[in-house]
Amino acid sequence: MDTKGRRKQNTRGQGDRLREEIVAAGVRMLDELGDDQALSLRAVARAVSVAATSVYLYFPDRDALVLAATQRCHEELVAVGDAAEAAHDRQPAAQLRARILAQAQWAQTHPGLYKVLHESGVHRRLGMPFKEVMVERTRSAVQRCMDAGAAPHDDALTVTIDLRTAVNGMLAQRINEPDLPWPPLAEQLDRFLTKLVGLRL
Amino acid sequence: MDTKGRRKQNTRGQGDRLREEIVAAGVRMLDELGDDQALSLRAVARAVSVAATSVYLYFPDRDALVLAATQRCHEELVAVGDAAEAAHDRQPAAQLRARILAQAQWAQTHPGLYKVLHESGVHRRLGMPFKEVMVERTRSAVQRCMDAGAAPHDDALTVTIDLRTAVNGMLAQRINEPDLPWPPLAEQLDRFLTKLVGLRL
DNA sequence: TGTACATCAGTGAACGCGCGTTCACTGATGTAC
DNA sequence: TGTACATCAGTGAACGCGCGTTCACTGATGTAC
Repeated sequence: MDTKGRRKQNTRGQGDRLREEIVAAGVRMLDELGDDQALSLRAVARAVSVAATSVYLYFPDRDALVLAATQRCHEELVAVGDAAEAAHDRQPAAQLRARILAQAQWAQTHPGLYKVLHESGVHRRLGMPFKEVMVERTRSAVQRCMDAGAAPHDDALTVTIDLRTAVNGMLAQRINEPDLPWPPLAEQLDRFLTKLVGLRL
Repeated sequence: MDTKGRRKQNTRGQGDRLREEIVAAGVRMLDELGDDQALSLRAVARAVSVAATSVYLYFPDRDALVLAATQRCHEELVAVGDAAEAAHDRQPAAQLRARILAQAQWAQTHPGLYKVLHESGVHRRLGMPFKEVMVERTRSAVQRCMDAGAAPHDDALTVTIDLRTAVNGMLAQRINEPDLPWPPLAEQLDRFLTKLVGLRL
């Protein structure tokens, strides 16, 4: 990977810069692997041209490293959704659609990270409480659509879960079974929004 | 696991019996692991109380063993769907619903196998051509619903893919994120059937 | 009926590998006096 | 201004482990003569 750097030690206060590089390399490699179990501490160390033991300067063990990388990329995913939503001020339907679409596109750009976030064993082993943020953001977007009359009134959480279910199913399967004759992503997504949420686009 | 047996060698023509035991143990362990990468040839050999090298009597390498186990459990899944469908002769809507429901229940009973079949790296590494059977069975069930007037006419393959997408999304997420407030499975499934297929139940 | 031999089912030791983690260390940089 | 010392960032060797795979083998069972 980036074999160039990592000769000179960071200067006195800058130790955390290595931590940053390690997390970034972790994220990059998780995207390639698509499976947290496959990420090895030694491989990450190699990627940033540092002794394996140096990783222990910032993480107590491999699990902590994996968790930090996972959390980092979850934050990024949330940010992508928020940014997309912000572009459609005061138009709840467009906001919901933009949020979902942006997340879907992020997932297609980072299939491995998507898999790690949604399918990998990290959940069972470490838990990922930060993921609740995602559900809540979507739920409130759905609620705003209902409040504004852009979608029929219903239990927003149930509808959100149905929507998330279908959308995540779509993304996961496009990644895992790319050979199926998939319809264009935006089309399929709009069908879910109209049929499951009742959204008027 | 089953530490008892495997003292006596199988008698002359019965060598393939060990092959059977190996595949069965492989399936059992894949269900526990939920990840084909985590299945080790040595662990399988241990589970059937046999030398690791004995596995090579029936499989050229680890990948072949994994593929055999995966194929075996896919066959089982198809059979479960077919059996459920057979119980509702000449009622296409009930047949489709029964097929999907049975598969969903199988997935809930064998979450690890579901993950291996749908999410694991086997696809990318080895391909799983036998999986097309599953799509085709569902597509034809959907088609029969349309032909019988139990669902509005539409492109059966597109509808099938939407349905599969939502159902698999539901199953995957119930397994991967069990802490969400999931509605009863049959209810959610019926919503998908009515909203996505237009099925009249 | 006896015996040599082929076949079959399975074994045990050994290989080289990458892994997570530990331990005692090194060498540069800032700080107290 | 000089020097002893603490701190910081990072290293290198070593550990024990489980892995996939190879190789030459063993011992029971059937078959040909």
